[in-house]
Amino acid sequence: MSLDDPPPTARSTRRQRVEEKERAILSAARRIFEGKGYVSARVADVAAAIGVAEGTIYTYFPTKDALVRAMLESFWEGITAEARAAVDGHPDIFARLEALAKSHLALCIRNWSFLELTLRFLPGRSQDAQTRSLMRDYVAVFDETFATGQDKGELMEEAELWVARDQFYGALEYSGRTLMLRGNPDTAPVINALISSFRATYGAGGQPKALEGRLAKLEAKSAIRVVRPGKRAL
Amino acid sequence: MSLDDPPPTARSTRRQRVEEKERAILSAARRIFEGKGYVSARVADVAAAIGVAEGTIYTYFPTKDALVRAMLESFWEGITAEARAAVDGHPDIFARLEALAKSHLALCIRNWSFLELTLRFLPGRSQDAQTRSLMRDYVAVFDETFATGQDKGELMEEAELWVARDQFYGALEYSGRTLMLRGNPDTAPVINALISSFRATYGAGGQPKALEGRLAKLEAKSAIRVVRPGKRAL
Amino acid sequence: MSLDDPPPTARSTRRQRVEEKERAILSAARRIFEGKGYVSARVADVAAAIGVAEGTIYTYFPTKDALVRAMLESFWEGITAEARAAVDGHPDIFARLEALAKSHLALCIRNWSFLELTLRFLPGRSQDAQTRSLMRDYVAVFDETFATGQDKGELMEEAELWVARDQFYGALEYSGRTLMLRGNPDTAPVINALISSFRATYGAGGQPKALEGRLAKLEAKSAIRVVRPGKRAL
Amino acid sequence: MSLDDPPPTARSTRRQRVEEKERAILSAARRIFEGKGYVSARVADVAAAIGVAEGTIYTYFPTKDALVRAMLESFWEGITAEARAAVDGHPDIFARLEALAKSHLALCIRNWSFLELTLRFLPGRSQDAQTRSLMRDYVAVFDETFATGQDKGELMEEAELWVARDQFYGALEYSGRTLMLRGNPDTAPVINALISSFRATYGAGGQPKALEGRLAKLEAKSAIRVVRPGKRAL
DNA sequence: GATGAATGAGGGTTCATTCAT
DNA sequence: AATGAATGAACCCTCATTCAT
Repeated sequence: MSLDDPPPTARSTRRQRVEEKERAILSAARRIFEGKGYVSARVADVAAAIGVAEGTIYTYFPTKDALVRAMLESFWEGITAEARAAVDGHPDIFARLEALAKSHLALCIRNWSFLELTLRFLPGRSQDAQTRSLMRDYVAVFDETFATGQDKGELMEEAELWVARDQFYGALEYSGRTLMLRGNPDTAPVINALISSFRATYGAGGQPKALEGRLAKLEAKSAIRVVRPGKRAL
Repeated sequence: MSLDDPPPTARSTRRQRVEEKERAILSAARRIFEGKGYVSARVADVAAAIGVAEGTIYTYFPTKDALVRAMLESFWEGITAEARAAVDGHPDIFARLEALAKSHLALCIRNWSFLELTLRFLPGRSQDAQTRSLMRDYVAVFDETFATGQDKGELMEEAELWVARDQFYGALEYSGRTLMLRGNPDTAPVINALISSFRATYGAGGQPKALEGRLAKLEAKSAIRVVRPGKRAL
Repeated sequence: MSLDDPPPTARSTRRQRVEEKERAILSAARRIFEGKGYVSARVADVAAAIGVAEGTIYTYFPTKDALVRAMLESFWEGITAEARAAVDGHPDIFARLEALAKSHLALCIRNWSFLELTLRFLPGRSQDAQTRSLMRDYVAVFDETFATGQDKGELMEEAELWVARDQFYGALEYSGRTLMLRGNPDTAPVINALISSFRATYGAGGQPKALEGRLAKLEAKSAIRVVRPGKRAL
Repeated sequence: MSLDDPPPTARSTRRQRVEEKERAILSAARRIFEGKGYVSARVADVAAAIGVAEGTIYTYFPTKDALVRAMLESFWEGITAEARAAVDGHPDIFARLEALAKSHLALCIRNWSFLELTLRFLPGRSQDAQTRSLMRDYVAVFDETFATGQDKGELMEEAELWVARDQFYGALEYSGRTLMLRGNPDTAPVINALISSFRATYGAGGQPKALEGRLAKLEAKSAIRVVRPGKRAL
């Protein structure tokens, strides 16, 4: 952006320091904001957490809002890459979906408060578009997975993709919330149920015996018990 | 100092006016809070919206927080009743689930910002329990529907209820969000996909031909087109 | 004050009821204000304490301020009468002073928070004059006692009354505060010390020559005049 | 990030300015609070008095309450030191008491409204302990003076210290109030009367037999114990 | 670049007082 | 005379942001 580039070494050193501090701020901010939420977390808290003055934060991010946005951006970009890596290298669509589901539930469990932060931060703001597009990019991984499956003839051609994707993603997200609130780290029942459901519903070429066979295996694997939740189920 | 039953008319007049004003406040509050979110909405806004003094609000609700809680409570109680009414009188489980799904999606579309408000209001508060229990009561309708289906032998006995319920509820909620954001009021594809999926997955007594027959009907009915969403799908 | 007097019986009944309620308010107010202080005590508290509406208080007292003033007035008038009764009928000055001291300390112990209330209420108000004059009336009992003693030749003629009175009253008040804070109800040591001190210092003809010599020097030095304070003495 | 000792000048400059401003706030607060009392005085008044923004006050003191406490603390610590200095270097107990009396009356006259502020601020607060302990420290100077006199044999051994101290301190305080209200700056009569009184009452070996006889009677009656209060005496 | 003191607009809440019923 | 809902001015405190050093 500037024509006269400074000596590369000095420059990269400086740039490195700057980037390192930026990461430090971002990381501190994440801890603080997760814990308290956007409104309650103060810029001063973030500064204190890494031992710099309040004003220093403003050297790196013009506003509190921008700081949160940067956090969210790096987060969603990170998990998008993660999700993309998760689906890679799996032979068929259901293996890919299973990998995606695993990745997402693990994510929910590890980053629940961060996901919540995004949802809370979003509303009531005019520039939601930016943040929302981050989420869209993430969800796009799901779309692409479905689309690829359809292209390869692994999924029914008749299905409307967005309906299937919403069903899949929504089920995962809410299940993740429930697992989180219960403190239950066992994601297998959720994943198995979901995959088997999608296989039965959207799998190309009929469900009959193949499905039953697979179901039997799954049932053996995850030892599904008949559990009837009471009112405390959530 | 007063008899047990003072003149009913006079008394009920005053009481009526009080209750009416309480409703007016609640309703104005809902409008304001939906629009701006909890933090940005000022108590003064609510007061101004119905042309009373700021202090008047505090005659009815001790704090801003209590006002929001009262709103949420009446809202969730209302929709819980609605959902319960929706499932009533349907012959089989899938009809009941369909009714529930319809009811919920309609609800999402009508009250999206209110649902969001609940989610946003929840986190970071100690007394979430109260609000969360409202949501639990609502979700319990879903639980009960599944449980009834299982009791009647309409659903597989092996299924874990909470997994199925989360899958169902989560899919609905997210689909509702998507419909809302798209401004798309056509809930049929979502509902059909979901019900057919649950029939295939959790329906007692196998899926084979019956499922295919049902799918054929659905396809005819909702004229599923093959749509491949691009990045802008959300 | 009005020319056409209503029927005496009805009138006195009504007046009685009014006076009774006034007393009830005053008494409730005293409890409330003692406990919380002028600022923290709310008019609504007083009303609630006797089960009337807030507005009712204003039928009897035009302002919160007036209510407190009325309380203080009745209190100080009461204790002034009490003090006057205490000194009555005692043969000599020191017996009277002792009775006064006893009365005052008992008063401090019984009504400490009320005395505090007066002190706290006083400052920063323009119409202190009224309240202050109530205290003056009370202190005047002390003045009169000293003056009588001097008139009767029981006290040194050379003493300046207000100096002695302040010494006596101040010692009592502070001792009362100390007793109160300690929760110590034994007033005897304080009273004995004080009376013996005054006997030694102001008793006519009692002091040895050494003391008289010193006093003479002091008198020369500070040119003590014999001043008898009237009601305006404070 | 910083060496242990940064350039003293630069650092002390900033620190000096901060301390200076703290003093400025304290001093302005004193003026404002004296004039209006704790409740009527607004934080904004204090800020305006020294031409800073309201928020600036909160950089130095976390709450209005803390501001007043800091004021009171510095005040009482100051006068305690003053009183201690006043009694120093006087040969005998009565000279020391006279010095103390002079110091205290001068103080009352100079700082009357401040003393009142303390009294008014005290009640109805849970953390009175802190403020009260400041007053105790001041009164302790009186205690120590009496105790020293007793140790040196200048005061009667039989006297209970706290009784004498209360008598002395209370007399002074109330006399100070009177002088203040009258606008009378002549403290000599008060001091002379008080010292002569204490000499006559508590001076060791000075009293004639008559007085001793009376004292003996009193002692028998109230069983005076020799109690030497420590710092916790109040 | 870093600092941290200063800013000041803004909002929730209180409560004495009024007045229509 | 009693009621109690309504009023609205007042005030403490927060905290993102600025800027002189």
